[in-house]
Amino acid sequence: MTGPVVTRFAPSPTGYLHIGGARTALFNWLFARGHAGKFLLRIEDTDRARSTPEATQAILDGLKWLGLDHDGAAVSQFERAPRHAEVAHHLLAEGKAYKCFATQDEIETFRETARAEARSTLFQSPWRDVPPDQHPDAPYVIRIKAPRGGETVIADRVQGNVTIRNDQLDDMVLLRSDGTPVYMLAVAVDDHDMGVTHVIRGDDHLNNAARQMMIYAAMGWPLPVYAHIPLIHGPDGKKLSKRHGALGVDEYQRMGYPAAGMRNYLARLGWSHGDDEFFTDAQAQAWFELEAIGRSPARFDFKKLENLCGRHIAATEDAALLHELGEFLARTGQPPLDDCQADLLSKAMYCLKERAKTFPELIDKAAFVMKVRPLVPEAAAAVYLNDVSRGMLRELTLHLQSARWTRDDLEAVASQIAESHGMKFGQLAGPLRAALAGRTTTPSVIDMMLVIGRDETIARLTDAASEGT
RNA sequence: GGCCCGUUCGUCUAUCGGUUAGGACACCAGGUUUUCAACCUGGGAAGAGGGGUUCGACUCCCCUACGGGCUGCCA
Repeated sequence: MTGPVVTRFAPSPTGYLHIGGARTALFNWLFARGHAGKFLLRIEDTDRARSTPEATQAILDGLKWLGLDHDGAAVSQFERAPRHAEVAHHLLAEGKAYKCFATQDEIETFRETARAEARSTLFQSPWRDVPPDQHPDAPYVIRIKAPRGGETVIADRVQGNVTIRNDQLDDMVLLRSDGTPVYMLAVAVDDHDMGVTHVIRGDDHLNNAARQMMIYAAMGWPLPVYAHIPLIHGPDGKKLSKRHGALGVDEYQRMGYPAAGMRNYLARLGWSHGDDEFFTDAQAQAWFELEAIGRSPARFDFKKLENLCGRHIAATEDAALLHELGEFLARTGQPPLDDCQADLLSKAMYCLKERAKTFPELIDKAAFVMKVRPLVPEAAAAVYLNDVSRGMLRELTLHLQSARWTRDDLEAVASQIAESHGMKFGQLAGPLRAALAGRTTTPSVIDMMLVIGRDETIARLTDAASEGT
């Protein structure tokens, strides 16, 4: 293949962008970006009854969230209908296509008898070789003249050479009786006109490739490289449906998975680069190759997604994380962070991001900075607060007035007080945690003190120590 | 029905004729520890079944089973 690489993602706007489509887009994006090529977007909206602007927007939003930026404006396939018709008529004029006047009923009858006689049900039009002067004045479709013998070999980068006998190919319709193009024509023409060099798509299109190749051959166009990737299946191994993980990508965004983690997981699902599991976009782009894509369908595994997401959150810069968190809040209809909260959160981020797999988890761990006094301890935390521990907290408060506010000093002060009561630091951490956060699972107590500062720490300890007395 | 594709631990996968079949997630046990997360150590866990080819098959060929796709004037 010479010249720059051009890939495309071509979804139908008939619903949300599901996870399988997202992965197809990702593979196209990775391949294009890794080869300094272009990644185009085409909306296959020729089915006017099922296509909606909302679905188109959902697809655009989903791609944007995932960070799969496309080059140039999205192409509307519907708007290119005149060009598709032009190609059909060109083929007609060249004698490579013909007008077929068979009615739907005739075709149906043909298929029924063919099936009854255990013959091929592929329709064989009686109009293929009828000269134009014998054509009736009736509605017609334009059919391509499929090759009568031989075979078609799809040189697929993922599936290998797939051979299909040409008698499996019928004279498919190019232009409907209302003059609109069918999908197969539209795809071939658009891919050619857009200069697509690599067609990377779901393997549900593998057989279709042979049909589209007929059009390329009839037009004398050079073929693109094909790569048909296996679909994603549900946890039960069945085709993905709404029942399992076939959620729109917006759902994953709402569940709080970071886009980088999604990209990493999706890329790893069905594609591999040795033992590498956790990688950056730059690495994925550099490593990605069509031949390394697996040939069998993969199942979606939330556990592994979470694991990867956790590692990506931990590896993301604080500022970027805060920004993403803001988008997550907006997306889920939650109030945005005020300046004070954002400030505290960015101070706390270092001890938060290593313990969260998702944004909701991150927010949950951040409860200690988001809450305002007086804290109401949860039941599980309240049990740590008794007369003895309150006494220790009061004592600690005294020392904290003058302590240097550093990790080492705070640790020393807390340890010293615990020891003076014949306890270990760990035993003081419980009540301290209850006082500082009002709950039992939090970042390290020392980190919490460092983040909220001396005044707030002392105030919270005083609150807790005075309760119930 | 016809045609096409697929099948390695529970899951994602490595292996491209010779390995004690490796890694990751998950799980179990132990350790570290200030709760959670993380981390460290160890453990169980796989070539769908049957025939070939070969000195030797997860790997190549055939059959079967199972799963998926296409077979439209849907995309």
